[in-house]
Amino acid sequence: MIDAAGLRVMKAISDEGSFTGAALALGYSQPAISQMVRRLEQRTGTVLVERIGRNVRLTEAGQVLARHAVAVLSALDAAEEEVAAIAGLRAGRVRLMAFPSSSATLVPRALALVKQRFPDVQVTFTEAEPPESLAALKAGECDLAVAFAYEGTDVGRGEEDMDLFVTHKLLDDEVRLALPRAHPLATADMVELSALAQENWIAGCPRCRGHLLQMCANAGFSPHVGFETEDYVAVLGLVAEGLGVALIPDLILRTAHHHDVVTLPINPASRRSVSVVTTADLQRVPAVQATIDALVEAAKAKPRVLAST
Amino acid sequence: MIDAAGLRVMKAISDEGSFTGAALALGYSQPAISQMVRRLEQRTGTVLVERIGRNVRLTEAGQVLARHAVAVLSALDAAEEEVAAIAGLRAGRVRLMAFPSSSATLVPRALALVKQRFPDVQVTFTEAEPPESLAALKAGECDLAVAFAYEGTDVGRGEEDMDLFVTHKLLDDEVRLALPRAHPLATADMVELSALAQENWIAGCPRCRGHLLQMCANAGFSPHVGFETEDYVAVLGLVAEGLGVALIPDLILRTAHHHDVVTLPINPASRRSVSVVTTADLQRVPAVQATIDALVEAAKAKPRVLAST
DNA sequence: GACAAAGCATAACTGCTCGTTATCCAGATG
DNA sequence: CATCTGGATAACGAGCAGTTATGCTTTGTC
Repeated sequence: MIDAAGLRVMKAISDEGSFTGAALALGYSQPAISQMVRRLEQRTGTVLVERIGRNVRLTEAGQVLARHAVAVLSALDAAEEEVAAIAGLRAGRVRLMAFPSSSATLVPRALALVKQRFPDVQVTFTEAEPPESLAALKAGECDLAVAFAYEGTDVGRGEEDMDLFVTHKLLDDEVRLALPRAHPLATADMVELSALAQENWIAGCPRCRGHLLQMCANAGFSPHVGFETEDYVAVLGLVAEGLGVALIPDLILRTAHHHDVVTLPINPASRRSVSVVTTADLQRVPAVQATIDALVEAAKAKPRVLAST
Repeated sequence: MIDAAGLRVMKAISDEGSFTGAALALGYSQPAISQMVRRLEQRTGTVLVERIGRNVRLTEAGQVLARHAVAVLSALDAAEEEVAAIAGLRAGRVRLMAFPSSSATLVPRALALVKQRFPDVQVTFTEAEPPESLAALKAGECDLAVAFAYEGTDVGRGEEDMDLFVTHKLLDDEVRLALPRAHPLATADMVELSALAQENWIAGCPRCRGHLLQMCANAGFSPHVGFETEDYVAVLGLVAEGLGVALIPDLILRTAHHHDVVTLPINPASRRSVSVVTTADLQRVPAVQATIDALVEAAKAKPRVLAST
């Protein structure tokens, strides 16, 4: 019934004291104000201005509108400003989910980049393995998921949802073999996976375990899995004690070493691809895009420094 | 840039969780919501909703708008309600000016009528003689003026402004002659003005004085004016003491008597016309119209009860 | 007192915004 | 696989909100 434009006009008339003045102040023509007031008057069924001689004066009802205009317009401005702040990266919140081994260096570095460039953008961060993070993304519980997929498979589990999601590849993460330093193969340059058929294996997260089984099957054997843990530090510890061997993504080895563990390339080579995933809609949100950019840069800025030996 | 309708839509989407729900709640069609959101998005340059599968979810910016919508819309509603209250006579203030002798009975009775009918309409009241009250009306310092004009002249002083003002006649007020009870003519039924050429005269307010001089001139003499006072109670006192005779409007005699004063019709008869004056604009204000009605009724309800002896 | 200036109202016109209906497409559901 | 629900799109129509041009009244001035 009554709109913000009308209130703005009433306030301008109240401030300027004339239609012409209000028109000037608002950048309208004088007749525009004239008929605006008339419309308002017939909408509210009330006289809003007295035409007195050649100038005008607000009636009580008109003054009421002019008075309320301040409240309405300032609330409107506040809303507009807040949205503009989000659009202009002067505000905004990005909810990021990433799998544990990415949170060691890649994610912190990206977060630092965002914070440096847009101090007022808040990136919140939760650890989650790819299946959950993608589910959360789909459920709207996060805006960005850093996920990985072993070679051959896509990032979206299996092949579904690949049209729903938008992915940006961050880096390739080589999977290496972790051996106790005392192991006979520890001095080799590269190890054939098939040579490890008799070893005791230590498996990581469920998907990594699946990948291990897959690779071994391709190599013609079924591994003995003696331990399972999602904690790669624990894996290194187990390997160091000679309790088994393990496949460990290089990304983890960049931060977690163990003196008694040697890591080597394996054949056939295996890598996992690390990507950041979002939706087409969310990607158009400036803060989300900025975070993606930061992640891409953080991944590039860190050329693969091998952490073997 | 951003309007109340847009906020209303965003809030409805937030509340209902879907475009269709919002459309239903607001009485729009579903496509209306769809393109409304699109318009808002390209105006703000921001993504406001995520299209996720077959339903939607607000982005951070969208939630910001939905949140602010409450403030804006409630302020708007408050303004609308307040104007509606004025239009519906559930509020409003009328500034009335009336000349002193009308404030004795006519105005109080009218005010009581208004208060009885519309308890929330506030009528403020100031005493003022017609020239000032009309000036105040023109200057916007009052909404309603109760004024009088002696027979022959219009209410608006002279003839000017008669198109600016709107007048409603309230009553005719006969001007009577006040004599000391001991005066030789005190027992007559009616007195010829010309028979009073030698009397000492007591004049009232400036305009009344002017009228007295005019009448006497018409009757062929120039009165000796011994006293002037705007206080008619004082006039009666002076007359009672035999210090002179006076012309007194009947309206005053209804409330102010004096035991030693006799009032009689004079010839040629003289009356003044009492009217309520406002502007065309103000007359369309409900509270003003209601007060006019009350004044008219108060004047009618009081048939001329002569207060002579 | 006539004339110029200032200010509001009105008229006629235009463009675009905002709503409609009809239709299509995708995701959820049994 | 069929169906249903929900959103997007297209096409269209009405009405509103602006514009310019003009007239009228009031006011101030020579």
